[in-house]
Amino acid sequence: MDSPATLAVLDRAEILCRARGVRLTAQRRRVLAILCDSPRPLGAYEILDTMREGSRPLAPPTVYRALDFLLEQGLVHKLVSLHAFVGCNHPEHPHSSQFLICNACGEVTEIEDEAIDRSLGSAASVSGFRPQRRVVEVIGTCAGCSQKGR
Amino acid sequence: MDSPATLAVLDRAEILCRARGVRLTAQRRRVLAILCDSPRPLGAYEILDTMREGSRPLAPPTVYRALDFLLEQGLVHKLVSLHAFVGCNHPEHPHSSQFLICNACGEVTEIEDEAIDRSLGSAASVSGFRPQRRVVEVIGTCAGCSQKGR
DNA sequence: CGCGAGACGTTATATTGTATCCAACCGTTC
DNA sequence: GAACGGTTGGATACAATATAACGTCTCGCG
Repeated sequence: MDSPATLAVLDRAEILCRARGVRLTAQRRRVLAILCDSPRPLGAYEILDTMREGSRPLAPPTVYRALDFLLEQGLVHKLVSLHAFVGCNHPEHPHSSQFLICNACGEVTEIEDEAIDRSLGSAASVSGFRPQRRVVEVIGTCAGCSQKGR
Repeated sequence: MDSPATLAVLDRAEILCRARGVRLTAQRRRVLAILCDSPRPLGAYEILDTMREGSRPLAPPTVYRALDFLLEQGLVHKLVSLHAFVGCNHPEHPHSSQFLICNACGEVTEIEDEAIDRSLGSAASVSGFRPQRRVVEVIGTCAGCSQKGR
């Protein structure tokens, strides 16, 4: 386990946390590694099952605490429409992401589209609304799956 | 209960369902009425509690089934980030809505912004992605609450 | 009326997420 | 190095959200 790509993410995460004065502990690192290794989003209990393999039993709060930390640090994202989590591609800068979720293959693509951000922002400001967090999840079929399905 | 506005929604829902050849049964009507009467989104179990008042006991599936129907017909929307439901303002035409959710007062505003729709659509089509359902929820503070908070 | 599909009641259970309390660890200070 | 204080983690229990499964009833239709 822990592909080269995952190791790279872990290294960057380590550096980020150090710079921010927070601790990327073993548990948190493990959760992040599991998420990065997975080709698709994982539920908290799937992460839990993975962590339990060959190790002693763990309880849900352990995973949720690690996830809370990683979410705060922007190292992972939560997909509310799936009740699942994914590692973040580019945690270096804070960002509000958008997700394309394929309901055929389960793949999730994180995009960061200026135009969406801008239109959301201006739609909100019309009503005097001050956005804090944005949830943008588009469910559909990815390019690959919509070709197959035809 | 059942304000004039709610009654109007119920009437329109009745007409819509009749036109579509589906049945707006008593349970479904009741759930829709409860949602329309509420100034803020309600969880399934809050709806359940309301329905139980002064009546015989009901079980969760009853509410979830009614909600599934109403969602299919576009008469209510689900706010995934709140695990809650709201009545729809304009069920006449199918639409993908966006929501502004105030985390101070709990109020939710449904907006229907062309620009957001367009930018989402074009961002998806760049990757060859075919959207089916869109989840757009902006959490923040509404105009009223951000004034008070200052 | 009698039939069939859809709707509903009921029980049980799955899934996701938290509260709480205490023990272990870690870095700091003396 | 020992005492201390804050963060982290373990463990138990539980809350909140949602669904499976199955039998019964009802409604609209022929």
